[in-house]
Amino acid sequence: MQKTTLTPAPADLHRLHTQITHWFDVHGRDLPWRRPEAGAWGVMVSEYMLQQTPVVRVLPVWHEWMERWPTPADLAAEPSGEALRAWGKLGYPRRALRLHAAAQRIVEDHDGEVPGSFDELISLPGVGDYTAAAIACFAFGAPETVVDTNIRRVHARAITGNALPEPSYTAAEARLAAALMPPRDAADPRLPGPWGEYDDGALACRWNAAVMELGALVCTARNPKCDACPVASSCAWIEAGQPAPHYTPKGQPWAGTDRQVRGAFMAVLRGADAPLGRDELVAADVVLATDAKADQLERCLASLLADGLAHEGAHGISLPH
DNA sequence: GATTCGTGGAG
DNA sequence: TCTCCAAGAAT
Repeated sequence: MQKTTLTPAPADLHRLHTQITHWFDVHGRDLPWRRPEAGAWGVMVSEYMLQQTPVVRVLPVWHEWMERWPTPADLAAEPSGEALRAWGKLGYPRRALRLHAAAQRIVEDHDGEVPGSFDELISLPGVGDYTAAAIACFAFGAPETVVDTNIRRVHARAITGNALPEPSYTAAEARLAAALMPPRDAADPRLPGPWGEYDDGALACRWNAAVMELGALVCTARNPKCDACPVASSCAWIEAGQPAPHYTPKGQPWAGTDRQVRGAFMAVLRGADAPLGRDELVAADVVLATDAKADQLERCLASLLADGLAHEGAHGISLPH
């Protein structure tokens, strides 16, 4: 039994599209991976880096990667440890490992070209529903429904009337996002914008990017800038009196966690130009600063080796080859 | 479905 | 200072 999805009437939906996409044309950021010269590989690299990581932190690293590895084959030819080192402090270094593995798969299975279909993309390591839809849409113009945390928040407020989306992505949200997509045969197929003209097939991509950008710049999680919002006059959350979220977000503990200790180990390995003994590794300042006991240090080191984020050879531990 | 997985800036 | 959280994916 599927519940009916609450969606605006066609006229209201059209107004919503017009308001948000126009706002995007005026206020959207000129991010390098949105330029045509970025190519599918540039889009793909950006999507991996942007998973749970702010744009401002991704920008310099993305430029380094695109200069050093302009194609999937260029990255695939390097040891995975080079990808990890170049990943720097973006966080979640397994993303670098997965991107490296995906590049190798692209060389082996796709003749070195980033595949353009959702099904091919989602089969790559590190690509889930969001990333597959985003690459297919932003790099190839496929009319996929893209749903990220920004888009979920905009929908929760503007349409549903809640301060924040539920912690877990629901089927109702997916139906809503699909229902909000612009019609495939829109009457106004070519609209001028700062990045060129959008043809009919790119309407969906423009919509996806626009809603995402609205969530990132205006409809933010904390202190939303409703005064600058193009759809404030019809926002269900504002109409409801901007009620507070009805759940308390769970904190992300950090001090003393394995994540902190693993991160400290990885920072040492990134900076080392030769393998290190376990004693050297544990004695490093950043590791000592975690104040971790011997059992936790051992457990974290073992997990890094098991994850392929580190490699132990005859001369010690280093980034993988 | 709940957990785990880095990092650092903003308020 | 401390809490929140930022274009998620895999298990």
